[in-house]
Amino acid sequence: MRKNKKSIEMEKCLKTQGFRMTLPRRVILDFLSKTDEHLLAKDIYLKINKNHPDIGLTTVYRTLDLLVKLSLINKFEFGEGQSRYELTWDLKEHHHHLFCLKCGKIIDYNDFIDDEVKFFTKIQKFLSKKYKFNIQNHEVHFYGKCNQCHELLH
Amino acid sequence: MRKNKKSIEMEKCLKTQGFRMTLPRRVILDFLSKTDEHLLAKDIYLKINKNHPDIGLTTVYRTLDLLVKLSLINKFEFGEGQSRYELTWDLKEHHHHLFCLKCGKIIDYNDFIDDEVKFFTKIQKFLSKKYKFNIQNHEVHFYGKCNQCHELLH
DNA sequence: ATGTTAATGATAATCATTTTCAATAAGGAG
DNA sequence: CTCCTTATTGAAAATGATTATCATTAACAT
Ligand SMILES: [Mn+2]
Ligand SMILES: [Mn+2]
Ligand SMILES: [Zn+2]
Ligand SMILES: [Zn+2]
Repeated sequence: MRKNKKSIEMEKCLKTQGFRMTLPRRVILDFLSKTDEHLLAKDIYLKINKNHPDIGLTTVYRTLDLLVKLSLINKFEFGEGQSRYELTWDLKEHHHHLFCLKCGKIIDYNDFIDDEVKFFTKIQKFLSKKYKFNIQNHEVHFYGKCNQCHELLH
Repeated sequence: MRKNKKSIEMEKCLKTQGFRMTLPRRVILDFLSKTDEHLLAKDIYLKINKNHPDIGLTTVYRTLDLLVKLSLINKFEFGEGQSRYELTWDLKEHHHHLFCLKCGKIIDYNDFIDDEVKFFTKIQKFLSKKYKFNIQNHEVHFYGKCNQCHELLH
């Protein structure tokens, strides 16, 4: 198992917060640090299972929960009835999602990011005050059909 | 069971699409038309169950699915592991949500609606073209702590 | 009033996620 | 390096929301 810069950073984060660095955690961190997909717990379990058949699905869930708590990964739902996880890059900035209702394809975007940041900063400030609401984060999802799926309907 | 204007409209929509107008559907439509909360299937089932103990949870789910398909109600998820439903008002315009991560309180807002509509129209147009994506709708969720829950942390 | 068939409700099945608990191993103390 | 404490793991069972089955019922067109 080779570790890259990102997974080493994440390991450090775990250790400094007092968590033990175990083999399953190392494997999961390493795997996550090398993909930019939005994966299901089961996806991660199956991929890892080839080289590490001893790591159980339960542990994958537990590790994902932990990483979410440490803000190292994000957890999303797109109405599929199961959660998807994605690395919280410091490389890849904050971004939003396009979700294809037909095939489940997910597109990240952060175009308009200047406009958008300005807009959301403004609106968050306004909403916080008006509704006395302490806003921690936001999600923007666009739903529709991707190129391929749209063409398929002749 | 007294019906109001909104539930009569919805009944008409069902009938014109060729669906039968049954007692359970009438009861569920009537109930939904009189609340502005974001309810779980179980919530609806339990409320209705007092006056109509013969209407089953299965039927509630089936009716909600149907109403979503007809765009009479919206289905949302806020990361709770279950879906919430809300009437699609023509009275209440398109709006977005604040969700309290502590107590689950949901706040609707449609302030900034002019700015926001303009902004989302623009961004949707851009994204559609750039990613060749046929956008049907969008959701914006702000997550954080409501007034009460924020104060509770001393 | 009658027949066709969509809709219902009780029950069982699914499926993602969580809990339990005995066995293991990380990492600090000596 | 060895020992000890206890966080972590994995197998299995439990949970909880949603869906599928299927025999029975009732909407509504004729
Ligand atoms: Mn993403
Ligand atoms: Mn709402
Ligand atoms: Zn697609
Ligand atoms: Zn709250």
